[in-house]
Amino acid sequence: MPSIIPMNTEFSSLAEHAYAQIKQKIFNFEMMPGDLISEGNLARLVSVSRTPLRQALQQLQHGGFIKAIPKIGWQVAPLDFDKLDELYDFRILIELNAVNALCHSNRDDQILKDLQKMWLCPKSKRIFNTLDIGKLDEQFHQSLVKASGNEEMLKTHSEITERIKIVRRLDFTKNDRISSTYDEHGQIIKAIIAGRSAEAQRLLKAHIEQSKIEVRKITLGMLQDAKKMASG
Amino acid sequence: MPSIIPMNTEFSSLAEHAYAQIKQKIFNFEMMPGDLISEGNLARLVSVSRTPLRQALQQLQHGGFIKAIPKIGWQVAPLDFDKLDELYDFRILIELNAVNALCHSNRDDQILKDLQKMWLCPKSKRIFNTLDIGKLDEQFHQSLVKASGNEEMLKTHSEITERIKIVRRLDFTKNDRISSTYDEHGQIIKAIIAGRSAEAQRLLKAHIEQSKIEVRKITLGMLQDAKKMASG
DNA sequence: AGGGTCAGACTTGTATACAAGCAAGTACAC
DNA sequence: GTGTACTTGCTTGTATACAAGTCTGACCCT
Repeated sequence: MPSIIPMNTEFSSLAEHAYAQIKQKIFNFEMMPGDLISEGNLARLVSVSRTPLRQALQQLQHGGFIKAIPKIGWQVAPLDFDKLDELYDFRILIELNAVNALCHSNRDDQILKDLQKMWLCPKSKRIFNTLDIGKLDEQFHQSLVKASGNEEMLKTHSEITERIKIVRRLDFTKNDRISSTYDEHGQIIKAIIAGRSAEAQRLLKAHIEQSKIEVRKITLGMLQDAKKMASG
Repeated sequence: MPSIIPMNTEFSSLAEHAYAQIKQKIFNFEMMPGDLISEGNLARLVSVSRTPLRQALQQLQHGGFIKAIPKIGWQVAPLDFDKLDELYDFRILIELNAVNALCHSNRDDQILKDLQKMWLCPKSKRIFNTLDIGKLDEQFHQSLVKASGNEEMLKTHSEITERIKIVRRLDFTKNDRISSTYDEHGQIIKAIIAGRSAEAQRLLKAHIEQSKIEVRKITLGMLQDAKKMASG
């Protein structure tokens, strides 16, 4: 049953289209962690046939968003806080390495200057929009890894970030978290530019650990609320 | 065209079967880096239809073994020494972290004892078979990461190892490399058990960097030779 | 002889038909 | 009432038909 509705031309293949659409549904909590779903239903839901759908499902599975249960069906990956801890630790490892590399290289990098302009701005220019700040925070951390120059690490780091994102968004709902994010990012950049590797690493680690702790506080109730917010 | 030859019952699905078979062909240099191949031909070659084949190809692509060239076909990933360097650096990062964690945890772990038994054995009991020593070396490094307890890091580390393997095998053809592998592994374990983290890390890093350097010496000619050896 | 155009033999992307297996619910026997 | 076997519908796994795009090479026109 091919879609009559013209599909989003942003995607070159139906598989990509399906991938994006399903991920969206997971992120919007239209599909809740633990939900079971069959290929047939999902194919109808995103208006593609099973062939490109399965391609998308495979990608999603490798990204850790869904799990295949052989001969049974597919399941939206359940929330697993221990796994999230592992992902956070992995992320810390990669970012600390990146910061260390940055501190010991020439620190005139354009990327550093951009970060400085962004995060060491006057308090009056700070952004307090929940969605925007989430993206900017991601960009900050990704930039550090990117500047370290190892594409493989960057790729893994991006995958980790993407996987953590589902719950992490719930962390930027309070203004004080946003303020402290600005403060902490600023301090980290200052330390990097000054070449103080140990200090930069200590600050960065504390910064990410904080996020890790916040995520632990997330409850199923918050997911329900987020679902309502997304759909309403 | 379903296969008449009974397939290897080790695999539960034709997709897995195809995956293993193609990887084998890449490892045996039956398919050389840079080779272009179409789905149709490959499907005939491994005796499955295009559906499970494409599933296998996707997996292989994510593992970095092949590349999709849109609307054109598939290509066996060309040898890219810069990429290999990156992979080695990533591997070093993960293993150093693991060693550090091990040194600061209780070091009565059974894994450590097994490693000790394996690598600190009398010289008379050492194994000099090229294939075996490659596997054992892999196990050594994997065990370290496994003992650190982070499954996500372990998964990534395994993927990296698998990707490096193609060229790394060519490194164990000389007996002196095998001897020094024994020596170096032994020293590393001693340092870990003694809790000397800095020393263990230094030794491990040097050990892996050595492998990295050796890989740089690999030439296309060696691949040709390896191909002959595998097929003959 | 040289250049342009068209045909055909490829390629991948997609939809779908069919087979095989599992699970749940029902009806029947005890 | 309880246990067991069967049926029915749904699931994934696989093969294949078809659509759409691309490259190549030959042939014709100039």
